[in-house]
Formats: sequence, structure tokens, C-alpha cells
Amino acid sequence: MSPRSAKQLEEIREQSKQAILAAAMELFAQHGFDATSISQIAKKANVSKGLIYNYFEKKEDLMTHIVMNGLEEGNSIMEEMGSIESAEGKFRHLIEVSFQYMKERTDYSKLMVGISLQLDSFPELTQIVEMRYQSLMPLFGGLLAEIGVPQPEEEALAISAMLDGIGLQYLVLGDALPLDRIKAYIYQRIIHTD
Amino acid sequence: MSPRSAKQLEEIREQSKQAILAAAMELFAQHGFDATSISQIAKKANVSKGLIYNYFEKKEDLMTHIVMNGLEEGNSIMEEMGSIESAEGKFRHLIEVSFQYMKERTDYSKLMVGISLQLDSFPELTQIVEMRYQSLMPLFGGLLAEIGVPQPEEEALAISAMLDGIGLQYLVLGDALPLDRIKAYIYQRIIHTD
Amino acid sequence: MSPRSAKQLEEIREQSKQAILAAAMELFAQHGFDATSISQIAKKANVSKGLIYNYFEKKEDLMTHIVMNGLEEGNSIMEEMGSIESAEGKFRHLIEVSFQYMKERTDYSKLMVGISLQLDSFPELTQIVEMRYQSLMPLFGGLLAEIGVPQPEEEALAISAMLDGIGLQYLVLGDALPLDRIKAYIYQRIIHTD
Amino acid sequence: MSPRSAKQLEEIREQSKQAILAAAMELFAQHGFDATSISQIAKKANVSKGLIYNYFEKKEDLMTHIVMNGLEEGNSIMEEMGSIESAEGKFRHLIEVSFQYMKERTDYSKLMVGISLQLDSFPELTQIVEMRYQSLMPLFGGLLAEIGVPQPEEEALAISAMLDGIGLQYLVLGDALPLDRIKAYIYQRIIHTD
DNA sequence: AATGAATGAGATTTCATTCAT
DNA sequence: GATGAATGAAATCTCATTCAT
Repeated sequence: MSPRSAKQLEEIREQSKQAILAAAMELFAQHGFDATSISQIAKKANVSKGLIYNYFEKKEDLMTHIVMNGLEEGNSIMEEMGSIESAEGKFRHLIEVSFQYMKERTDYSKLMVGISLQLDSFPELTQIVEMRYQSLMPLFGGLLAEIGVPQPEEEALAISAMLDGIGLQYLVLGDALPLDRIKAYIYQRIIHTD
Repeated sequence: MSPRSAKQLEEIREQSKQAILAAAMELFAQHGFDATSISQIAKKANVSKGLIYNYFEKKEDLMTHIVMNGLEEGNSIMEEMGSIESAEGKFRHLIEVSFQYMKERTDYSKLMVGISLQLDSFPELTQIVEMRYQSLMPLFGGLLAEIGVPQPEEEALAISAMLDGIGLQYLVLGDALPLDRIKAYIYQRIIHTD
Repeated sequence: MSPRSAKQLEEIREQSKQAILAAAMELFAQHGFDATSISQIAKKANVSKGLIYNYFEKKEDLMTHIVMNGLEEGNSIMEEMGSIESAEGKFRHLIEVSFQYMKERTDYSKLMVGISLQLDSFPELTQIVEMRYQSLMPLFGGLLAEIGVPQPEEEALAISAMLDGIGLQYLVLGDALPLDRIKAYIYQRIIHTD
Repeated sequence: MSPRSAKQLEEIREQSKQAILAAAMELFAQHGFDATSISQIAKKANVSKGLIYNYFEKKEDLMTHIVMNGLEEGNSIMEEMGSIESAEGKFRHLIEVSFQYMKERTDYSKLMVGISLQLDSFPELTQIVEMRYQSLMPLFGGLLAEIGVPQPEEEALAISAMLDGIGLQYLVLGDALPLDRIKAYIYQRIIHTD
């Protein structure tokens, strides 16, 4: 009865949606949410303004989807960590992944920091993002305790802050920031071998 | 028509300007630059829309002025530091001032982080803000070297990142973040007495 | 491709058309022509947006068809009247049918009044609807003359206006309007037995 | 302090507002609320689109203001009636005013009927308009009783319906409807002298 | 210096209509 | 016959900016 199979339709829909989300993410990251117009997104995604509203009810929803997707991706990265044996290995993995993320997904990182600053415009995200910020602390703390670091909780606070700070600085300064040197220092400080 | 002296006029001008800038800063920090309208600023400053354009050519100029003022203020705080003798004292002062700033001028801090993320909308600020980020590093490095910290440069990178990270986290999490505990930890780590 | 007889096809067509018209009528009556979207109609009719355009060239055509159908239905009701002998019987029938219509087909009545007020948006209907309004007058006049009412023409004007007015009031006030009391009064006035 | 006096400003504001309301009323009456765009209103009022939003928050507010103004005007007409002595005089006045209104303010009448049909789009008006419809009935009833009409309540219902019906018919048929003949008939029927 | 009415560009959003399948 | 993804025009509304006073 229907001229295109359900699967075909789903594919088409998914493609359009992804094109739109990709364009939106890039622009949101570059210019911020408010300074990005639906027209710009449509143009970048090679799509009509109207189509965006076939898939997303409001402009806000674009942001919501992007952030949610990103957090899910983050979760699956965390889960990989489960398969690593030693606490030290886990810690290394966490650090590696964090730095890699900043380098490779700079856009997304920028967007996340931006959103953090105006959470009251995105009520659906408030809780999720706040939890995100808070969930890493105990994880770090546990790992550092297992490794045998003297004051694991304070160190967790410190390292978590450092990572966020590095992220922020990297976004502003770009490659002028010596990422690798900082990474090495962290390892040396925690693991005492390197 | 009314015989006011040049000095009186200047005073009036200055008062209006400051009222406008204060209102703008608060609103920019709370809702972001794009989400704040000139009308809102005018209302909050108890001033007409038109008057704002007597003093500032464009909306962007408001932001530019606010940021510049803030940086100058920052500079004068730094200068106070000159009168302190010991490197340790200077370092302590720097840390104290930084934490105090986050607590008392949260709005302004938020605004500065926000602006950092969309520097391309404020071309006049790009250079200035980038310099700001970079200028603290050597300062920290010098102090830490004087104090006798083993790897002063890496430690400077680390502490500078930590401070920015703490700032970011404080903006998102508010008082859920144990500022004082982190501060104590920094002191303990660098100064070994506390 | 599928071997369906012309008759079957015709049936399918007719079913779809009727489903669409029924959905459109309900929605037009409830929310007005402009406030009703093709999407809503499609959803209510369980049909795709595209299909509507297989049967009707433009959205306006839906309205045109609905009104025409309604008028035809009205005509056939009138024709039933032909089989009644006495003028009084005919008059009673006319009144009964009118009141029944208001009660049972409130939606359609609402739609007809609404359309009357913006005839210039539906050029094809202008003449038809105007004729409708005018055609009842002579009919009433003739019946009232036969019954022996003193000034049959004026009374026809009056009763016709009353019926329209009752319709309008009923649409606004709903069952707060004492339809039966008014009906009784009309009978009493014209027929002097009741 | 302010360059134009408050009075001047108020005058300017009032003029613009009236121009906008007049344009809106005419267009709403002609094409209906939904089919009239803010652009059309702006053009007809010789004013920019933006200005309309200086005075009215939403498009709906235009309708609300127009209807409210009209009802107030209606009230003051009713109050004139208080100065008339005899019930018969009052009744005549009421009828005269009603017919005059239809002729002279056809636009407004049309708009009122239109609004009555879609009251659920204008929640602020619902109560007011319904009350309006209901308030005339007892008024008529009282007058007719005083005049000595046999069944004053039913007659009130009948006449009230007739007036609304005449209004509706007049809006559709225009001067093809013999207003004066109907008016004469009403007088003759109620007052038995004419 | 100060006001605020007025403008117009542009933002978000809706929706009738088309068309490839 | 039937679908629904896609378009684009137009609608509502916002707001930085201008300017007569």
C-alpha cells in the first residue's frame, strides 16, 4: 500500500535528521545557540527551513537532541572502561579519552560548556547536565583510592577541575595550549611512573 | 539652555554610562548577550533606549566596555600584589583573590566564560581575552619557582587550569561545589604548611 | 497492477472522499476554515495528506463540496415536504425540520453561518448561499397565505429572521436557549391551535 | 526632561492606536480574523508592522480591544435609554438603535457575529459576549410586560431572535433585505399603532 | 542630554501544496 | 490509488537602531 517501504522511509528520515543535527551542532558550537538561526542551519544542512520542523518541534529541541546524543556517546565510552582490570588502567583510559575528546570533538565540547552556562534556557537538560558534572567526582575518587593516592577525594576534586579547566582553555587558546605536557604531568603526579 | 558647567555635565554623563553598564552586565550574565534586549537594559538602568545610543554605538559595544572594565579591574588587583614581599604571600593573595572573585562576582565570571566561547562575535575582544588567558601562566610559573616547587612550569599549567575549571564548575553547580576544601588542598600542595 | 474492477475502484474512491469530507466538516465547524490544517484533516480521516489532493484541488474545494452537499441534502428534505397535503402540515414540517437540524447538525449549521460571513473567500459559493437565503422567503409566504395568516409576506420575513436568529443564538448559547418554548410560541402564533 | 510633553505623547499614541484598530476592524469584518494578516492591517493603517506590537501584545489583543470598545459603546447607547419615560418609548428606542446599528456599523456587526462563532479562540471574550446575548432577553421581557403584551417572555425571545436573524440576513444579503418593512411590522405587532 | 514613537530586517514557525516512489 | 518527505511562501513576532522633538 505504501509506495516506499517503511525501511526506506526510516532511512531517509534518519539521513535528513542527521544532516540537520550535524549542521546545528557545528553552528551552535561556533556561534552559540542564540546567534545561530534556523535559516543558517537549513542552508548548511542543504535542506529547507520547513523540513527542520518536520523533525524537531522547536529550535530548542535541536539543542536537546544534540546534547542527549553526546551524553549517550559519553556513556558508552565509560562502559568500555568496565572491561579494563586495574584501577590504574581505568584511570589512564579516562584521562586518555578525555583529552582525545577535547581534540577530536572540540565543537561538541564547546557546545557543552556553552550550554552549561545557560541551563535555565533548557529546562529539560538542567538535571542531566548537572548530574553529569557530579557523577565524575565519585568515579575519580574511587579510582584514586584504589590506586593508593593519599587524599583521594581532594585529588579527585582537583583533577576533575583541572580537566574542565583544560577543556575551557583549549577551547579559547586552541593548540597554543600544551595538552600533552599537562597530560604527562597528571600521570606523573598520580602514578609515579612515566 | 540650562547653565550647567562642563564638569557637572561630565558627571551626569558618567553616572548614566555606569548605570547602563551595570544593568547590561547583570542581564548579560544572567541571560546571555543575545537573549538580552536593549529595552531590558534601558528599563533596568532607568534610562531611555535612545540614551544608550548616545553613549554606545552598538549593542556589542556594551559588551566590549564591560569586559574591558573587568580586565582593568583585574589588573589593578594584580598591582596590589606588587606590594607584597614574599613569593608565597603573592601566591596566596592570587589564590584568595581568585576564589573571592568567583564567589562575589559570579555574574561577571559567567559573562567572561560565555564571551570566551563566542569570541568571533566580538572581534575587538579576541586578542585581549586570549592574552589574558596566557598572561597568568608565566606569572604563576615565576611565583612557583621562587617558592621552590619542583616543576614550576607544569605546576603553573595545572593550577591555572584548575582555577578555570573550578570557576566553570562553580558556575554550574553553585554552592554544591566545596570551594574551601579545594582551596585548602591547593595550599597544602604548594606550600606544605596549613 | 491489481485487477480491481472499475466499480470497486469507484467505491474505494467514494469511501475515501466521504471520510475526508466528514473529517473536514467536523474540523471546519469546530475551529473554522483557516484554523484547520490539511494535516489535521488527513489525520482525522486516516488518510495521507497527498490523497486529499487526489480528490480536491485546493483546500477551499473541501469547503465548497461540504456546503454543496449540505444544500443538496436540504433540498431533498424540502422535497419530502411535497408529499404533505395541507399547507399547515407543510409549515409544521418545515419548522420541525429546521429545529431538528439545529439540534442534530449543530456543526454544519455553525459552518454555514461562518461561511456566510466570509463569502468573498469562496466565490463559487456566493451565489448559491445568497439564493438559499432568499429562496425560503417566498416559500414561507405562500404557505402562510394558504393558511390564512393576515399579512403573510411580512410574517414570512419575520419567521425566517426568527429562525436564523434562533440558529445563531443556539450556536452561541447552546442549550441555555429554550428551543422548545420558542417553537411552541411560533405554532401558537400561526396556527392558533396547540 | 522629556522632550515631548506627556500630553503630546499620549495624543500621538492614541492616534496610532486608533488608526490600527480602525484598520483591523474593517479587515476582520471583511475577511475574518484568521484570514487577516498583521501586514494587511499595517498597510491599511499606514503604519509599520512593528508599531502594531508597540501597542498590542498579540494579534488576538486587537480583536479583544475592538470587541470591548464596541460593547462599551453599546452600553452607553443603552444608558441613553434610561432617560426615556414610557416603556413604549424605550422599546421603540431599542428597536431604532438596533436597526440603525446594523445599517451604519455593518462592519462591527459582522465582526461580532463572527466572533460569536469562534469564542473558544478568544477566552477573554467568552463570558462577556455570552452575557451580552443573555442580557437583552430580560430587558425586552420587562418592557413588553409593561407595555401589556400578552406573553411578554415568549415575545421577548421571539423578538430578540428576530433581531439577531435580521442582523445575520442583512450581513449576507445587504440592502436586498427590506429592513424598514420588517421594522414596521414589529411596531405594528407590539404597539398596535403605526 | 534625553525621550520614546517608529521602522524594517530578520527570526521562528506553520502549512498548503508538490512529487518521487 | 496512496504515501509522506520536502519545499517555500507567508504569518506572527522581536528587536537593534534611528530620529524628530
